Parts: sequence; C-alpha cells; structure tokens
Amino acid sequence: MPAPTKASDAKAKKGSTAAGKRKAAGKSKAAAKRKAGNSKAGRGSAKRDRILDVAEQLFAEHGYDGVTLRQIASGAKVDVALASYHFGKKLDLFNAVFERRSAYLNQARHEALQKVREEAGAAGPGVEQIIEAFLRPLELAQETGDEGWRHYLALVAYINNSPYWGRRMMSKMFDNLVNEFIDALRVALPGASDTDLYWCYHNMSGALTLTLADTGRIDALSNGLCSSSDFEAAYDHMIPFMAAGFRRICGVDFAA
Amino acid sequence: MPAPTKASDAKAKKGSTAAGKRKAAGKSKAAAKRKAGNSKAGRGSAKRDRILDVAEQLFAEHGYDGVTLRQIASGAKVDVALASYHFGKKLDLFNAVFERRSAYLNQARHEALQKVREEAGAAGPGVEQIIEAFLRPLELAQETGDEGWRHYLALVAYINNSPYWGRRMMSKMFDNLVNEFIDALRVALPGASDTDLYWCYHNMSGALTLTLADTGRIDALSNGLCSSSDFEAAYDHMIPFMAAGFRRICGVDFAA
DNA sequence: GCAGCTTTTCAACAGTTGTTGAATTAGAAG
DNA sequence: CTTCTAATTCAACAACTGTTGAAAAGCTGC
Repeated sequence: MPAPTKASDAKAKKGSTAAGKRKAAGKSKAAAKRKAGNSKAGRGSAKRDRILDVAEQLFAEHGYDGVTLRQIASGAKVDVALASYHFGKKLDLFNAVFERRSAYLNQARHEALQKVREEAGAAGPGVEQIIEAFLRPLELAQETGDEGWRHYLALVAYINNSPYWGRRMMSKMFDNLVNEFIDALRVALPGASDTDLYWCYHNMSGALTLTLADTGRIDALSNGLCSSSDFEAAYDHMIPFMAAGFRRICGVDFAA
Repeated sequence: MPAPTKASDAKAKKGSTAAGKRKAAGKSKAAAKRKAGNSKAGRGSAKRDRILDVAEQLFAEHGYDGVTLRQIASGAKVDVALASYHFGKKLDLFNAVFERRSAYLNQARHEALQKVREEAGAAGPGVEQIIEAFLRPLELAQETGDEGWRHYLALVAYINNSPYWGRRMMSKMFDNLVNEFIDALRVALPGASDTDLYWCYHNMSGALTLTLADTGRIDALSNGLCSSSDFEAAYDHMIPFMAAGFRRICGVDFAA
C-alpha cells in the first residue's frame, strides 16, 4: 500500500480544521464517530457521507473542474464550508472520493481471481475465467443496489481516460491488481510476449472504461437496442469478445 | 449533413463581434482572408488559428471546464478578448475546435472504407479490412506531422468518454460514418444480430477512445515496453484483436 | 495620406470560485 | 448545570472567470 497523499502537507496552517487535525492525529474524528453510534451524533457523519456521495456523482459527470464546492454542498444540503472542514482542499475531497471505495473494489476483484484460480486445477484458469473475474465484480453496483457504485465507476472511467488525472491517480491505485491479472493471463497464454499482453490489456481496459463511463452513446447509436447502463449485457459480450482477441494476438489456441 | 449548431442563436445582441457577424453573413471574414493571401494580412488569420490550436491542446488535456480563456489566449500570445471576438462564447470556441477537423477526418475514413469496398469483390470486404479502414486514417497525425491532429483526437476521446459532452456532440458528428462501418460489418458477418454488432462496436470504440486519449498509462504499466503515443503499434494490435472479437460474438467464421 | 474596413488590444464589469476565521449549535462528560 | 469538543453555519476575502464596450492598430483601395 502506498503512503497517503502528501498533497497540501506543508500548509495546514493552524490545524483548526478537521482535515488539518486528521493529518496530525490520524483518524481521531472518524474513530470517535464510529463509537458514538448513530442516533443523533451519527447525523454529523451522515452529512460527511452525503458530501462524498454528491461529489462522487458530480465529479463523475462533469469532471474535477466542472464541479464547484457550492454545487456539491447544495446537493448535499450542507453549507459550503463543511466540505472544507471535513476534507480540506477541493483536491483532497476529490482524492477522498476516489479512495473511499477503492480498497473494497480491489479486494472484491482480487478475491474473484483467487476463486477461479482455486477452482481451476494446476493448469490454472482459462482466459475467459480470468477476464470474467476481472469484470464481473464491477456489477456490484447492481448487486448492492447502491447507486453510488455506478457513479464511482464512472468516475474511475473519467480518471482513466484523462491524460491529466490518469497519470497521477491510476497507477498507485490499480497497478497491483492489474498486474495480478496480467500475470494470470501470461500463464493462460503461454508463449505470449509481454508487449502483446499489454496491448491486449489496453484494448480490454479501453472497452471497459467506455462501459463504465455510461455515456448513453450506444443507446443512441443502436436506437435503444442496447443500453449503456446494462453492465450485465456489456460483460456478457465483452468476456468472449476479449478472450478471442487475447487468443488471436497472444498465440496459438491451447486448451480450448 | 446536420444543420449547424444553434447554440447561442437568439443572443447575438448587436452583431458587433466577428462571431456575431458570421452567424448573419456566413463566412464573410474567412473568405476575405483566404483571398488576401498571407504576406502580412494573413497574420490576422494566423492568430485565429493559433487560438484554435492552443484551445485544442488544452481542452484535450484538461477538459472544457479545466481551461480558461486566459490560458488559451496566453498560450496563443494573444489578448483574451480576441477569442471572444473570433468565436463568441467559450462554448462556441469549443464547438469550433471540435468541428474544425471533423469534416476532413470523416471524409478520410469514408474514402478508406470506399477503397476496401472497391478492392473487394462482390462479396464485400472482410472484417479485418473494414476495421483497418476504420482505424488507419487516424494515423494522419503521424503522417502529416501536424501535432494538432494528435491533440484533436485526444479531444474526441475526451468528448466520447464524457457522459455530459458525449451525448450532445458525438452523435451529430460521427453517427453517419459509424453507421456506414456497421453496415459493412453486417454484410461481412452474415447472421449477426444488431444487438451483438452494436456491442462489438462499443468494445472497439472504447479501446480506440483510450488509445486516442493518449494517457501514457500503458507506458507506466508496461514499464516502457509499450508507448501510448505509438498509434501504429496500437492499431497493429487492435485490428486482429477486434476482428477476432467480432467473429467470436457475431457468428461463425465464414471466409477466413 | 485619408477613409473604411477588419483585427487586436485595453480596461473594466458583475458574478463566481476556493478558502478561511469567527460565531453558533449539538452532544458527551464531569 | 457546566465544560469541553466536534460539527456546522455565517460572513467575508481576494483571486479569478467569461464577457463586452470603447479605443487603438493594421491593412486595402483610393
């Protein structure tokens, strides 16, 4: 795990805000909050979460610069200053949104890969199984019924496709997991060159990114035949599609 | 061809700006400029073009809201007011940047498709040939040596992946061309359902979008083994990859 | 060199932005 | 009830935003 972000460290003038205090005292507030329960003390934390929820949705739709703190506060029915109090700078809020769900998501995908690894014998899982483990956990938006997941994944798509944000935020957050999957694919596709493997992953990542962005373009293009928010249909088509692509590029078909 | 954008039609208060005049008088300025040559009168048009060039690059990297008119003017070594004079509102400048190269690009890709259609017999071109015609013209950035093309394509990627802009700008600009290619693919893949065809196109479009975005992510992920700005390598891998995916989803392999 | 344009700059505007210090509220602990 | 602390709001700031009207500069045709 990488160290927490150093953004705006040297500032923290007087440590009067919660964000400032957190840098110094770890998770003092959050811990106290969890202990306090939820009867009426919990509403404070509820406002904090509402800020994250609204920021998540707005950042995903309009990008970092397309959203103002006042829009977020307004959506969360909260004063503007509260966002600064809880998270510090706008950039820190952005990072907080991005990091909030990343650990859970990474673990879900990691476990999915572990599962197909265990189910497969010594030969290891096939290409389809690996790709399925890579994609299916992303349906947790539909499974959990939490709309926030849909917004979060759209935010990841925004970041991954952005030259500016992609470079700074994707690697430290997802490289470990991605390399796990590429390692598995290297085993499933013996003889494949790393160059070919990475280009194939690039293709899959791009298709996935556009899916997660949920732009509604395929809806318009297909006259409503397809729906960009139907992740299940998307993955149903993506898994065999990508598997065939990997096999075509990365060598001969062993073990159908 | 769709009608020109109606954005900010009803405004145009007094028509004192060039942008206002253009709405009324068509391309009065531009036409006069082309006639005037380039010795010294051409420098006026040169500033206009520089604004478009810088806007193109900055919009592609930071998005619409991530760029200010002053940044654009500064990059073009021009006063802020000049952008408004030439293009009107910021949104009109954004549209002008997006539309500047679209006709040329669409025709290049259309002709590439026509060419493989003529070269193929009555059976029509194969999947690989169609996809190649779809992708290769996008290398014109390298061919022409005009860096602007690279920025423009990154801008298209930004727009295509954006829930907000994608819906408004992609369809009217690219649907005609895309449907041409899908029609060709429908012939090359007899028996394929439209649903499958559109999902396959969605996959290809996503991979292409991430390629055009040129985020440098694959460079970091592969430790420099692959370069995201190497479009030729990207298409070399994409064409067979996508062709295999289309065939896997859209039915049996006829005519290898 | 002067009149008539187009192009370009200057200067300023009203509105919005992120941020912060002080004041207010609420809940817990004593 | 009092005290303490965390959560929340209020009010205000300086900086920046897109936009525009007026002035200046450039160029063309006379």
